[in-house]
Amino acid sequence: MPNLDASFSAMADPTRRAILARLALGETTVMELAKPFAMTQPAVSRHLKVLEGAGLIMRRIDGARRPCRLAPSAIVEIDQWLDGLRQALAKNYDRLDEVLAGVKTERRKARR
Amino acid sequence: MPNLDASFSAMADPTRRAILARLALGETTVMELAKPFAMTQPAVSRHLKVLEGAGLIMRRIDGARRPCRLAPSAIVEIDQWLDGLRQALAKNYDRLDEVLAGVKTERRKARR
DNA sequence: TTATTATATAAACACTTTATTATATAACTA
DNA sequence: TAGTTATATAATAAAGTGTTTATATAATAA
Repeated sequence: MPNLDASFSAMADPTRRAILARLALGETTVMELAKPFAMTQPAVSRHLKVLEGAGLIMRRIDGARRPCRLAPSAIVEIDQWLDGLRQALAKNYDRLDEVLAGVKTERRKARR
Repeated sequence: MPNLDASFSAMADPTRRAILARLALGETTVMELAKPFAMTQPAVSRHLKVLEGAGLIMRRIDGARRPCRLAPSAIVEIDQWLDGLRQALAKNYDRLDEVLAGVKTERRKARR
């Protein structure tokens, strides 16, 4: 489990999530990513560095441009980690059903 | 999209992920959650507050204890948000396949 | 070559987060 | 009732984050 810290905290920032959402539409450059935000280009470059460090995006070199696109690895890791919680929640629901069933039985007993 | 900020940044801390992993085994008290950590009880209480604020855990009252358990809502939200990225990645893979297929075709053309 | 474009890096600063110690409160126990 | 246990809150210090401005570098255009 390499960088769950990095992946989750990269996702914790709304600007970075917006960048990821934009990249979900396809590869694009830093300047184009920066456009929608009320923020300077260096700020966006830093966010991209965070996303790259977390393994959420990759960059290639195209002349003076560094087009970015989504990378799968970090998302796969996050998914895998969340699986444990999902399963636990599913089990807890089952147990809750059991408890509710038990309560009914108890009531019936008490009423008898 | 209510508190993705809160959910993701709650998950970004390794202590908090360890607490969630412990809670995946079942409900437990603050003191028992605190035991495995080289950290004071108030520090753990604060982490629990963060997790509760993010909707990742719930607490009930049992005398002087406040047993905690996993809550489903935040995890569902995170999952839903990640779905967009998962789908985009799947599409990108498809496109990559197309590109690779295209390259082969090009080569064949060029060689012709 | 010079000017411009695309991007990165560094210094500085405000703001937030995480931890600690000290203390408060409510619930048990003797 | 007094002492102990379980937990929360407040003040505070240390570390981390996000932003800006200023500047650097490499690629492109004129």
